Amino acid sequence: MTEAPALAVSTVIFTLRPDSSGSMKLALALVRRIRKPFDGQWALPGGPLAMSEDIADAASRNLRETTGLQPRYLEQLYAFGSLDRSPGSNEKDRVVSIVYWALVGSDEAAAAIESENVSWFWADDLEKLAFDHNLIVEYALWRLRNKLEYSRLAHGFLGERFTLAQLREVYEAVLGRELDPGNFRRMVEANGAVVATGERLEGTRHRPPQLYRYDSSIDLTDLGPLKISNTKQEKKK
Amino acid sequence: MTEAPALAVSTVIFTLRPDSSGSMKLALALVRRIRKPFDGQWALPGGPLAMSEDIADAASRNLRETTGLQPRYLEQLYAFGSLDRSPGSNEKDRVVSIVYWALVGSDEAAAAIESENVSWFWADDLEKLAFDHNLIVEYALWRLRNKLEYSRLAHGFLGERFTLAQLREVYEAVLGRELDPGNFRRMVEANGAVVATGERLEGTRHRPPQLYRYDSSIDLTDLGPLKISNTKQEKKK
DNA sequence: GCTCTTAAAGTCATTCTGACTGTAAGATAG
DNA sequence: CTATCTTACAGTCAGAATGACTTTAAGAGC
Repeated sequence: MTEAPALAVSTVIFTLRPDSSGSMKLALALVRRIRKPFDGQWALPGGPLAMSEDIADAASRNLRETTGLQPRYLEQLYAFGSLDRSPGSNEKDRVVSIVYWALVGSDEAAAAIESENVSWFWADDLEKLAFDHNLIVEYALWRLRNKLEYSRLAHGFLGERFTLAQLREVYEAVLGRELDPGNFRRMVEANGAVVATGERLEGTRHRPPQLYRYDSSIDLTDLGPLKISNTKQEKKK
Repeated sequence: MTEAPALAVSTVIFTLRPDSSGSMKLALALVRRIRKPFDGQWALPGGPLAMSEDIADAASRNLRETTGLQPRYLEQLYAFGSLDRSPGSNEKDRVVSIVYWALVGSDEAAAAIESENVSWFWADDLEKLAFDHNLIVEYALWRLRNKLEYSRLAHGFLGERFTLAQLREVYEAVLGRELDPGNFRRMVEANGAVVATGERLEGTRHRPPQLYRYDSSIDLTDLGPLKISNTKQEKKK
């Protein structure tokens, strides 16, 4: 058998974290490279695909290994394989990366591993990353923002029960703009994916809001025919 | 270096062809397998990725090699890599396939290579294909139908100049349902991607329709941040 | 001339969307 | 205990978008 490009799996791990003023902002997990090329620069977590490991499992594993967390949502993004991904490296080092993107709950993310070499970064204000990882992140952001509007992705950031204000906060953080509370409520109620639990969130300094949850009978993640094969990974939990 | 899964590139090649009654239907190109596994069954064209070949170039090449044609549109679909893609084969044979989907003009498709082992099949009525290729085709179809609505994909099936009726025929063939001519016209005109040329199509047995073309200043293919890297391949033409 | 066919323009009711107003239900300050 | 603050939640209104349909235009063929 002749030489072939190496195969790696990387993951763009998104979460929501409160910024200094307390409002939620979109963040992603990066690891510092400790070898050439791009030694010392920040990069997406990833590694080679093992011979008998499913691709999504590999993504899930490298998410767990870097952050210690389980993804709430995981989807394949794109396979990057340009010849010039690692400039200056020699042709024999060519790597094709299959990139996944994942969502982790903002409550859990607070408990994630952080160290000298693993850290969260604001998604909208990134330095120059290793390889073509800036382009990859940009594309992942674009997909996240697009999909948010026609699926129930926001669930990936939230707990089981949440108020509409919290749900709206997720949308605002991801889309990067404010939404009208009234119109947002109307949109969510018309969509039907979210149902009231009857409980209310107490302890606020104002009228107590209704708690909602996602209707588990609907699982509109909009993967089309891949829905079945992708939910296989769910069973393992 | 340890053993790694092999990397292959396959392509779902779509075109529109007139059926027995003369109306356009969506078709795709398949090749017959001449080795195990699945010897004799039909499959998507594809092959291994060479060490120094760009992935999109490989897809483009295997499109050319099977049909003799150039793609009008080419986009990455998904990387398929389940462990059970080739049941009965041994673990050492594991292959991860990066699949592209392509559109070729219906005029050109008529001149494509066809043989005992290469042929067009109606997209909505496929027999059992080799490997997981039925799932792949299903997903490609789903993506094609979704993207058609918010981009100018239909251009991939048409010549430079076309009537709105021809454009509508493309939409009807891909979506599999009839569209109201008046509302379709309004939608297309509002969208603005298409402009009248001033010429008319003569020789019909009725009022001669206006000829339109796509506005080349707008290239809404909706790849987000990947637009730039993907149009690189355009330059080569 | 008459008829057939499709092009192209226009109508109408319904739904969707964004901006906005009004009332409800708590907490807190005085 | 009342006034005020804040957010929840309900409702209004105008304009845009959408689907179903009607009308008129411009050819060909008879």
